[in-house]
Amino acid sequence: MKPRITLKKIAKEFGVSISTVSKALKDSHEISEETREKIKTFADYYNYKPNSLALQLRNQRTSVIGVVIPEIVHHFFSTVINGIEQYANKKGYNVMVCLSNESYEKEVSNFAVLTNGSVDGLIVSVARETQENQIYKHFEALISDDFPLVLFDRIIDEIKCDKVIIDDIGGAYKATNHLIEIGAKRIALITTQDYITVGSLRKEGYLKAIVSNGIAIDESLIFKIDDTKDLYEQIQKIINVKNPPDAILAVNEIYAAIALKTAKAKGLSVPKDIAIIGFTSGLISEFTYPPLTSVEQHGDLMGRQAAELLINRIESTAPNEFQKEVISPNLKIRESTLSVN
Amino acid sequence: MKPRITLKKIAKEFGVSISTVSKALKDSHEISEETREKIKTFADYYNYKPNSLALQLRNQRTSVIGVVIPEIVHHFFSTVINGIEQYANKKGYNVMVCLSNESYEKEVSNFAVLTNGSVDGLIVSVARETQENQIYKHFEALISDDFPLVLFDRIIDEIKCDKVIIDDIGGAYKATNHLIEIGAKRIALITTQDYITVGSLRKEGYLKAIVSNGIAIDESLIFKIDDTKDLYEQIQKIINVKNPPDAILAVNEIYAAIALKTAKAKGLSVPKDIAIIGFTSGLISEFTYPPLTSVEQHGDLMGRQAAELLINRIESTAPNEFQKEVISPNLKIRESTLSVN
DNA sequence: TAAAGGTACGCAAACGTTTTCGTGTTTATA
DNA sequence: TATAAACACGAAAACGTTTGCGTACCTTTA
Repeated sequence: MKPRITLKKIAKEFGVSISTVSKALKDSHEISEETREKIKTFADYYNYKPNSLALQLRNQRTSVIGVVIPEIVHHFFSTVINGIEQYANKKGYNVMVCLSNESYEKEVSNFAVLTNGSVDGLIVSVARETQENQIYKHFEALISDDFPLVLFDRIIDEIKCDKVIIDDIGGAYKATNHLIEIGAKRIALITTQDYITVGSLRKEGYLKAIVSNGIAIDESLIFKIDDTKDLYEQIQKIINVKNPPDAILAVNEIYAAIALKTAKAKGLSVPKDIAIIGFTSGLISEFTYPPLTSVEQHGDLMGRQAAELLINRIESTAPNEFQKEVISPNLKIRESTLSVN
Repeated sequence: MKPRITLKKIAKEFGVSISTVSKALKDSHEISEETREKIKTFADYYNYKPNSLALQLRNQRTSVIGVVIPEIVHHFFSTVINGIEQYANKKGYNVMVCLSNESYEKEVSNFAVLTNGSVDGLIVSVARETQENQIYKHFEALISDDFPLVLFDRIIDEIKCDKVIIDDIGGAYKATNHLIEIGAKRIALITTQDYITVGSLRKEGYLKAIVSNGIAIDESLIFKIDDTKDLYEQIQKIINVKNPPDAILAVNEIYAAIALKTAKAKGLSVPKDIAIIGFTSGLISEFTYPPLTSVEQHGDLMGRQAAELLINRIESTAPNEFQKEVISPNLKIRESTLSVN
């Protein structure tokens, strides 16, 4: 790469000092019209742009937001990034994306890299392994340094910082209620392992709806998927039984789509024999047959709000109280839950 | 945020010079065992980490790769980012993602921000508007500065730099051939506007297969979708006619899925009445009914290779020749093209 | 004509690091 | 006991920028 042009080089060109050049380029009245003009045309010609590293070092701010997420090949997370990017950009910030790949270690090393001055703040959704181990030292270190931090979706209650979540309980409640309304009696829940916070919250909403409708809780209808093993195999075991459930609430789109596929393969009619709803922010639900009713998560909005909280915190001097934004999901009703009756 | 601990502060604490502290922390033999130890334990206790901005400024390298893509909420692009991130990370680089949102202006401003010293190189897939306008000044500026640049997928022939593409012609050729083999006679092509390079290349592959099988080219079977308008409406016009095609090759997954949905809504049986293939790197194809045969694009690999080319260029001193990596797509055959006969 | 003011610029510090090249003190050697 | 070597550290430059302050020169004013 060709060496970039600097103030120093311009200064040498005209035999003036660096500060003269700097001031000339900023139209300072301290510099004579004549000097100003010749420096500016020269700088323009050589396409001078201030080195942003130098500026960042001097100003002690980078205008960069770090984002650490479990994975990016996932519609929900990419919509969140989209939301973050839109808002951040509008506010003059850039976005640096790092992936933890659900690994604790990688999350820690991402934190280490990003918090060494490269970014002004961090937006994070916690890795699965971290939630499993419940080791939050790297978060605590940030907090004790008052490092601007926003958690979203997969959050940690003990960590005191700004947060953005969807109302998982409410979403699952709505979805389950909808299933009950259309006549479902034996509603299965396909969820994640308990340590995934969103999974257990959705289970809570599911249970709440079951109970408030006077239905007996049937633990044998609650299935906890292990994401590291074969999904099809695990879900087939739920449906390929003598007395399968007549409705399914899945905590994500993939589980729901696999359940749908499995049910059809077994000859069940959806929604007549079995109604299905998935949590999602995806495209899959629209194109399955029948299309899947889903709980919309509004990832874009979540990203926007996370970025807004973070930038407010970065730019505010007075220490505000930590906020927790809760986004209400809504049911997008499609054919997989058309009335069973 | 609390002020971070610096070499200067440690130096003041022990009444030594900054250079002594720096050397002590790097285990220099120049510093006595005793001094070294006390400085190291102190630094450790206060969790000292070198400020990376200062390092970047001094070393004249950031170890950051900039990525500018049209959009992120798109399975193909997120797999590419994933590939870039994996490789870059392994090589000690971080990734800064910027979105052009298909806008020329935003692409230009992204370039401006990123090339002011914040990144060591750029990986880019060109915005639609840029391809439409054919204004490439911002690319030419990079090239004339020998700024490390890799283009992928949507590339520009005139710009001399490293490139990674898939063999769009070959992929479309394979797919079309497959459709012919299973007995299709009237194969429609659903593609993009001509200025999208990948669209026109895929059209080329489609035509090549048609011709080499001795079939007459029927221009009325080639449909160019306008992405800014309603997709369903445009695709319905292709299928809801008296004599619809008996096969469809769509240049992306969404077009294919919509075509499938439309065909079924019309009462056509897939693949018996109409076979469908989509280009893709998505999840949709797996969950449609029937699942869609697709041309796999290997976004991950593409990202990896782009990152590899870029990092090689960043780190090599001698000016190597520009390379063009071509990835061969393969057909993932699913039920939407089971033999028609 | 001396004081006051204005003009147009340079100096130097600051941001935080690394690294080369001194330099003063101690220890070992002849 | 003088000399050389070894030891332990500091000064300063460099990366590129901004900015408060100092200053030399010129012009105005009483």
